[in-house]
Amino acid sequence: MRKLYLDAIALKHNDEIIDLQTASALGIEGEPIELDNSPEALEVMRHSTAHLMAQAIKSLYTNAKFFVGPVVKEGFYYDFKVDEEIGTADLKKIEKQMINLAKKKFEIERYEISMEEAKLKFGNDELKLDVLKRIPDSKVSIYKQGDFEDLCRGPHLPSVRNIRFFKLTKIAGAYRGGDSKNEMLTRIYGIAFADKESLKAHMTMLAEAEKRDHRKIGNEMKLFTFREEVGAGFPIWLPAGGRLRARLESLLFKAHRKRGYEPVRGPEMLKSELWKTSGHYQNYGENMYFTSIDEVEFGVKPMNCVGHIKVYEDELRSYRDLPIKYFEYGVVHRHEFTGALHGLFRVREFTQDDAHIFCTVEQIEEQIIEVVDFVDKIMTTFGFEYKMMISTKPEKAVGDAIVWEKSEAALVAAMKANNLPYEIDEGGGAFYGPKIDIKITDAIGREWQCGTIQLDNNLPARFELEYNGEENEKIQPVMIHRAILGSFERFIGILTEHYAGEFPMFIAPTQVAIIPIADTHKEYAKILSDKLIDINADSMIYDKNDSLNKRIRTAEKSRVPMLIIIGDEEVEGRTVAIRDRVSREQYNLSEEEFLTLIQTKLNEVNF
RNA sequence: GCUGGCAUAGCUCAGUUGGCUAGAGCAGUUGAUUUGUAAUCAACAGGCCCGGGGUUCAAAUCCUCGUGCCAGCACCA
Repeated sequence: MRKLYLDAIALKHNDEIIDLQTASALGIEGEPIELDNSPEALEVMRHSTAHLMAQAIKSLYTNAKFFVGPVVKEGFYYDFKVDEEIGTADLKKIEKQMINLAKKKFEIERYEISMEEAKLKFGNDELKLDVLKRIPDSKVSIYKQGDFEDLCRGPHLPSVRNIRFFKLTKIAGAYRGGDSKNEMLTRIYGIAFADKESLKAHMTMLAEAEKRDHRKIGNEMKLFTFREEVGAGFPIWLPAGGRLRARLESLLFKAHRKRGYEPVRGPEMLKSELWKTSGHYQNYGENMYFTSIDEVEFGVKPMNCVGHIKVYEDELRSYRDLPIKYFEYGVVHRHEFTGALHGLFRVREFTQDDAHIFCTVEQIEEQIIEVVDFVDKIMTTFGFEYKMMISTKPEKAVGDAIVWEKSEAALVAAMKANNLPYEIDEGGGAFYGPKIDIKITDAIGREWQCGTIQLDNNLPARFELEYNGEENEKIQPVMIHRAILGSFERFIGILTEHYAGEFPMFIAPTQVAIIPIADTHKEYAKILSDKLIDINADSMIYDKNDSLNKRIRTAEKSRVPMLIIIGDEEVEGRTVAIRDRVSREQYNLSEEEFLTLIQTKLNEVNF
């Protein structure tokens, strides 16, 4: 006797989602999956919604040909090709058609055909033939709803009637098969839920996310700007952004000094010969900026390693000197594709918090652990979650295989020996060595690669670096490249979204907004402002000829963490009336208590 | 780089099928007001309508080539 699954839309069998069509064909039983917002139900539903979209597109554009339409983290999409041009305006039309089709309550049927039959069936559909090429099986399944059918692995809903709460969100181009050598198809993204409320909540969440976009907040808070006449990807730091950045830089400077790093600085551009030695010329040249003067070609640095190598080479080194750690807020230039540029997240000129550790093979592990600990201190301070990923040898790489293997093994060993969780990203390494990437999750749940720890045996070999060992023999040091923020630009962009511009006191562009009630209180405001500078706190005096209420409003909207208001009482008693934006409290403190409070808040952060 | 879209005042945006002197709010300046916890009132100023080139009696509006921006792809700190 076969079980009846009344409310089920699919089954869970051995941790696999099996749709009812497949289950009944193969006689599989399992746990019922009901139509709700569980990950399993959403996967099935979104997949079927993608098919419904394809059906709608096919009915509107009869020449449409379809590639693949998977379920992804943010919903689903379908890649396809039509003769007509489709734009954002057409999404509504397609949505409407989807609703019409869903009302027809087509059953979704499944049948199997052999690979040969499939190739015949889709003989004049080059996209389907491409899909078929990627399938190793001898049999494929077809899903059919009404007069629309599609090659698909499933799983699907029993009927299109269950698709009600969905939205098409984006339209864009995508390379066929994710390969930029292929032609570009049209891709439409969408989202679907089991109920109206969830869909609404999702759309609200997206709108909220948009509000904390660092480009929007950066503009509002006057942190940075870009100008057409300056060039794409070249950020301009405005005073408020400059102050924020300076705070970050100075906190980080101290943290490096405590860990034994020496500040150094290499030139902005170096002779191309050096980039040939390092391998950047051959491997990275298309992304570099070059200039020729007096018939000598120079390359603007895309990385700081070569400069630091030259610092290392300045003296003969002994094993007693190691590890040697150099750091630099290194300004680098990389010619990114125009389409890759994105606010502060992807720019063409940026400053890395870069460092290079020259050490012995034996020191690798402890050095990596120290860096990981450094990373942890910083990320925890900002309240970021992060994960580590070991990236191995990429296609384009220098150095021989054995060196690569050894380096990769060293990274894995360091992680294992210290019980640190990690994932592997095959082929994601830098061209000169494998790396551990630190990926942090931002406020909207997007992952960003910031910090990176790269093990490098190649550059020391190419530059013939050495140190004297105990027996006075020449030994090649290992070089560890590392950045923790990655770049100030990207990191500040992420911080902005993370805090939605409500920066905590220790990093905020302005610590205190001072609001004198009347002109007679301006003098005291200035005295307080100066005292704040003495304890390394920045303030802004809101003394414009506006009403008190207006100035409080303006100060509140500027996202300064603390407002103080001073009038006759305060001037007379040498106190301040505090309005704390973070705790949303109002209270009074003596001038001394107030300054101590600010100082404490600034000093409590130490990487 | 690729596909699609967009570009009007410092910012956010109006501007009809091509047609009079291109508008508003905020911000700015000036004046009045001197305020006790989220918008006082008034006046003024502010524009090569992204830049070349073209079509037209006439272009912010149409075409074209750039530049920049947005979404996604591909690439990446």
